[in-house]
Amino acid sequence: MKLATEYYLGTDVVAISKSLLGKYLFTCIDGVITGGYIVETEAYNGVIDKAAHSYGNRLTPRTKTMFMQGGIAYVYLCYGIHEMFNIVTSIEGHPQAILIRAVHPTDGIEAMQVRRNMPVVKPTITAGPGSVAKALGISRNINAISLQSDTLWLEDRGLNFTDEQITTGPRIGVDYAGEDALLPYRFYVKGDIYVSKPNR
DNA sequence: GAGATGATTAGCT
DNA sequence: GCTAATCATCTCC
Repeated sequence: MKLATEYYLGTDVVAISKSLLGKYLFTCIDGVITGGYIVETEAYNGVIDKAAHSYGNRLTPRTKTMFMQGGIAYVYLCYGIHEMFNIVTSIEGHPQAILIRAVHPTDGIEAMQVRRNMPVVKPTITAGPGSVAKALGISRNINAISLQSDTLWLEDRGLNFTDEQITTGPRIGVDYAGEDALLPYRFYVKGDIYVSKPNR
């Protein structure tokens, strides 16, 4: 059921980002399984993408995870508050990653409510990258973990979206990246209530 | 060792 | 719509 390692080794991170829509993402943290299917992603394309941490082959203790072989998690802290969960793709030495911006929850919703301190389920429970990580219990201590592990994995359950259901557009929150901020590297499922930003 | 800053969110106006 | 919250990481001394 888990997606094979080969799935993550492709070098076209943009194509993989699109194909991730409808794939199921699960975590098992503290013995509780939580997850759902992915409805929003963004591609970060290696050394030539000004919006990516790895732009210009920048290799630091933080970004070295992106340079590893695909099929692992890249988790980091942003704005001092929010953890972000990414999927690393491509072969070793090619720093590509896909930011998971929104998930449509299917399993362990009560556990997510506890983690999010949200007594009533609202779409914002897993809308936005910081929210997804918190709801699924993802933190920096699982940075670089394998997606074949029993803590964090993806599944293909046969859910697929057509091109008519998928919208492509520029990424969110990367205005500092100049012209690269305009690249159509964001993909989301049209009309899904768990998608974070503009949704039409 | 110090200073600047961000792949954001929630809450208030 | 606007802004505070909050700290690991990176960049220069």
